Amino acid sequence: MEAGTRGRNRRGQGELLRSEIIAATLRLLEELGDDQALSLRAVAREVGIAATSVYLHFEDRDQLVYAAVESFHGDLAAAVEAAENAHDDPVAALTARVFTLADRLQRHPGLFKVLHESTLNQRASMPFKQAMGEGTVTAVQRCLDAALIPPGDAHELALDLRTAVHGAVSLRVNQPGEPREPLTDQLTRFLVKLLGIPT
Amino acid sequence: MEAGTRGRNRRGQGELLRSEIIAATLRLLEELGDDQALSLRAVAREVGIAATSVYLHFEDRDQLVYAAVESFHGDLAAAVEAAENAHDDPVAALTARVFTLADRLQRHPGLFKVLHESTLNQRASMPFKQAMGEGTVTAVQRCLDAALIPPGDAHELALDLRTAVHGAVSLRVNQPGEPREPLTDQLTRFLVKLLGIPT
DNA sequence: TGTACATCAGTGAACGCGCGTTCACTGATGTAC
DNA sequence: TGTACATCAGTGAACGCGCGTTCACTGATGTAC
Repeated sequence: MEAGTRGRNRRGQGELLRSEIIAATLRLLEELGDDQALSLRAVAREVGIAATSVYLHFEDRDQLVYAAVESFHGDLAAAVEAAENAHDDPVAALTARVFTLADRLQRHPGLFKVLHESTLNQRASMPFKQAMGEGTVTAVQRCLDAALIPPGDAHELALDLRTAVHGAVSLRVNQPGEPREPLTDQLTRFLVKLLGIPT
Repeated sequence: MEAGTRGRNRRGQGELLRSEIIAATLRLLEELGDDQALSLRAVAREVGIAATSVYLHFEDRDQLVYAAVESFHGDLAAAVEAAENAHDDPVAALTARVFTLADRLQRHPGLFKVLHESTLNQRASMPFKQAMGEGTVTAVQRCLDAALIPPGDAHELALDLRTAVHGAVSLRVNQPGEPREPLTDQLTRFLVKLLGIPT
């Protein structure tokens, strides 16, 4: 309804609003931790525009949520890849990968829930998530190739590792009250016990 | 609004409606996988009563959801305890415990989400969940006492096991489309690698 | 045995609210002449 | 340099909907006398 204090963008700069809307959506999703609870009208309020203005850039509420989640995942993937590439040693690279991913997710509990636990998973396929899983398999395979960990199947080892890491983040995100050891302590044990990384 | 085909209960049998409402709530929560998405009016429709009749037995929508979740958790805990008690050998008992818990949760994906991943966790404390965690610690301790697994800290071992199991169920529940090996295969690896159970 | 009545089990209308989406619109700004 | 006009960026009213909750109520049934 009533517009906020925000002025109109200059001609040709209409796309600026799009990123403002995405940013506001991410803030609200982080707060809510649930894509179904997000309302398009709340996003408009957060940005300071009329609810109908959202339709200038997104077909409907679902497309908006999807675009926001995809954007978050893109940042995440970039951070993980950068952390991994900062190390030559395969074990160090894999460790950096896992630590960075888990840490970033733990720092964005609401978005973690939207990305991995919301009903969006049932309602839309999110193909961009697949690359993240494959990256872990590759990282594990490099450790195997360099004989830095005991022989095994890269897919199975990566699956078990990802499963345990997912569980660690999920428990922390969903029961934030519980006292916990630092996340990396537990992740280190998983790397040692599940992959056989030497201590 | 309009009542269903369901007749009124006899005098003194008013509590029967309470359990019908709980059962309907559990059916809907299982479908929705999200406590916030459940509406009191949908529950009334499912039972075939007026929406206002729910207030005869529950203070408000939140109390209804809480009661339903507590009921589900009670059944779960009973099943897990029964499975565990069916074995004398501590390792067999622990294995039965973990398999039963994971299997039941996997078979009720919607209720798993409500119990462990919904915002209900933030809005209400669910003290009954604590006993389940303590049961696992005890089961692990028994294995340690009998020297059936390598020495270690029961709390830490139980935490890591629970974390990994939670991750396994969560991934399956949230990505039901993915092809997966049988759950018990993965759980067996976790028991072997995280606790050192001999193969 | 009959009947008045209290109680129990449940109803239905109504309230105000926030929602997603549609529609016709407004007014500033850049551009063609 | 001035001006008509197309386009762009965004608005505001309105729609129908389902929601949680409140309120006063109904009518069958068991019980006291």
